[in-house]
Amino acid sequence: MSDKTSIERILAAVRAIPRGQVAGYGEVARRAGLPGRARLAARVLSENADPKLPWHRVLRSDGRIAFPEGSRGYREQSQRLRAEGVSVVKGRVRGVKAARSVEELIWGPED
DNA sequence: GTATTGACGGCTA
DNA sequence: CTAGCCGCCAATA
Repeated sequence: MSDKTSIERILAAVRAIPRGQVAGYGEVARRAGLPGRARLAARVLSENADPKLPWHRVLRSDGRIAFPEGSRGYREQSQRLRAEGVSVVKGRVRGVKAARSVEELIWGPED
């Protein structure tokens, strides 16, 4: 079993995502100090039961919803995102694509 | 012990 | 734009 600290870090990284903002699984894992653990982040979210956790702000690096179109989670996530002012079309987020790196999230896609 | 799977990611064609 | 391929880690069969 993975150390709970890793789980905690991932959850913390997810909670750190500002409202109306999104991030990729790999990005979350990276911020949690666990580079390359994108799948772990996904697993954590799949197992999480915290209603206070903004899991809906986590998508794929492509800015796409991780669930298949038409799925329960798919609708749930897209709806929640829209509720935050995020434009979601065909399971894809428009405008607020997931930042590839923390620098890009802070400084923006400049340079 | 190996094989398979998954809320992944990046590169190449 | 999509499709294919490979690398990645952890859980499960």
